[in-house]
Amino acid sequence: MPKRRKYDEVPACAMVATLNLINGRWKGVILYYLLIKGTMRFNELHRQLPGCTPRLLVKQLRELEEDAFITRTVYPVVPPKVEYSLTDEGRTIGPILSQLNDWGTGWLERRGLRPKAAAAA
Amino acid sequence: MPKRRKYDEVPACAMVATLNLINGRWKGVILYYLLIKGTMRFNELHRQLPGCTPRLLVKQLRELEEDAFITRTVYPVVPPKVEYSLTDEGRTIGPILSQLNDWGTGWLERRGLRPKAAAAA
DNA sequence: CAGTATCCCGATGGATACTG
DNA sequence: CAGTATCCATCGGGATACTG
Repeated sequence: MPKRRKYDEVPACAMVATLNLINGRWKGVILYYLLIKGTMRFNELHRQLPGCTPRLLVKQLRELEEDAFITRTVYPVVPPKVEYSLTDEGRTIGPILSQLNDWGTGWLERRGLRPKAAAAA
Repeated sequence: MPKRRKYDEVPACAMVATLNLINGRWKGVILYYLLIKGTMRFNELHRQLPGCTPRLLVKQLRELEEDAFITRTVYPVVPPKVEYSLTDEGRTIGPILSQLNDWGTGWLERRGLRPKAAAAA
């Protein structure tokens, strides 16, 4: 497993390591979609993420794959078909995402802000 | 409240917003220490974070303060004395940090890795 | 369809030194 | 003690265009 992200080499603690794993502009949302939809193709996922360029989407997916959160299945057909889905490992992080979302919702409210699009419930 | 960090303006969802709040090389650990020690002075905190420069520590503390996680109390004495402690708001995130840490510990074990320094329990 | 290839920018954070 | 001041390297990520 290569060193790819900033503080992977020497995680100060498991908590920091975990934060590093799900950092990334779209990772949380990607995991969320795979969690509720089960399996999605590349462009299907892409359509859910307005503003995300293919380049970045690929990158985030590859990182999630390296970290064993998701699997990438390539079907040898024309046109290409690639499916992404959560691993069992990936599913274990579901509760954390929910908790982050719940806490954040409360925080935004307490600060008089409002979540723009409720991508995760 | 000024726009300071990358995705504050339009959080895709509360979950992403929350992640952005506790992103930062040392924020998780800072919160953890304040959580268990209650109140700490600048250098006292600094000593717990080998590798963290004063410059960066100040920055992270200021951000945490802006986000209402901590308070900064300056005592008008010589030599200077400044204390940092969690707000009630800050304390509400404690359970999340624990959960991130617990999950991360399991993840590191399952991947055959080992947390370097167990900064958070 | 599922990506690559380039180019580019701003934010984050490290190193080092200095100060009221 | 609790910071500032500078300078600098890196990285995440955006824009745009192209392809097997």
